[in-house]
Amino acid sequence: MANDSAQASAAADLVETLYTVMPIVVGHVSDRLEDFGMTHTDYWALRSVDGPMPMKDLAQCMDIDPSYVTLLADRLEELGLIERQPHPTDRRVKNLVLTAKGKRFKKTIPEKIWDGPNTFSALSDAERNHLKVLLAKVVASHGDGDVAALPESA
Amino acid sequence: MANDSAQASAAADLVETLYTVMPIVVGHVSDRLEDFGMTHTDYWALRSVDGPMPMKDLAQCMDIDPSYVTLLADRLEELGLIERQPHPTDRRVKNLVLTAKGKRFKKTIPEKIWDGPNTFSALSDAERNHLKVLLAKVVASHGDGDVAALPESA
DNA sequence: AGTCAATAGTTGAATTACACAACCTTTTGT
DNA sequence: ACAAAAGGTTGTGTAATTCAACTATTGACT
Repeated sequence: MANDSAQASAAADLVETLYTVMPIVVGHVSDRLEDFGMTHTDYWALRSVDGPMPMKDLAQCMDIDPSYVTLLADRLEELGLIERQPHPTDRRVKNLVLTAKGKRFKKTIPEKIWDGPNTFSALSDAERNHLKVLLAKVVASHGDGDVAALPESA
Repeated sequence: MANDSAQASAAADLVETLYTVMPIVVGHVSDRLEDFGMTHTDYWALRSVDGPMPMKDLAQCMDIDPSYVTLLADRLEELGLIERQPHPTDRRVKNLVLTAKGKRFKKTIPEKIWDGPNTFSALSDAERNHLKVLLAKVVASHGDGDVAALPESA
């Protein structure tokens, strides 16, 4: 890391590219998800739900207001993908759990979104992975608790 | 096509990380820009303006509604960073141009945003650059018109 | 030249994605 | 037992953005 000015300029440069990529990706994802009547925020929420999870926890791990979790949960419940279950000991808490349909959906959706030629087709497997590793490094360095909140994938 | 399923899963995986990085970056940028009374969309617009540019073109290159360009231009003009100039031949058109202040701002802002420890400090210069190159590759492939729509002929 | 359709930009209404504050229920601490 | 805190919901507000309607200008065809 030579001089600050060059670093700042490189970061700005990088971010420009990032800002260009993002709408492309979000657009693609949104398009595909639209067929299932869900937004990419819904999907992001669904992604975070796995075992029984108090709504509060979802709010925390998505870093959104609890009231918005209510809305997301409503929508996902409407779609039959999750359920609100009473917490076994604390009657204030509602646990979000995947329904059978939800589990099936969650398992198949990545392929439905990313099957065939897509945004990342131009990258080789190695490049895709490298890209992910670099991004993950950024996330990790930012570090606080929200990284740990992400469930492990495969 | 080696195995689509693995590729899809890798893409999904990558996008998860991307979705995690983005709020961090946007948050950082927004924070810094707030001091100048502008949103990161304003900045993104400013970034696109250089020579005299019809508002229509800005709408097109930012892929947003023309009416929204009016608003963005209003804000940037309010800040004294750009100006609406009459088009030399077509009186319907208003050309957006940087003011002197705008030029200065545009030149110094990257450093103001990315100076000091930031989101990308964890990456080395080489890594930052590599990250950019990979992202640029994604952008380029998308820009090639309908690459995404073509079947994998190779 | 005269009319008519298309274009650039603006304005105002509608939409969407959220956050915030107020509220009810249940739990916890003393 | 009672005050305070926590989980969730509802209602309200705001910011970002699109859509539709309007004005001024231009280009196209006769």
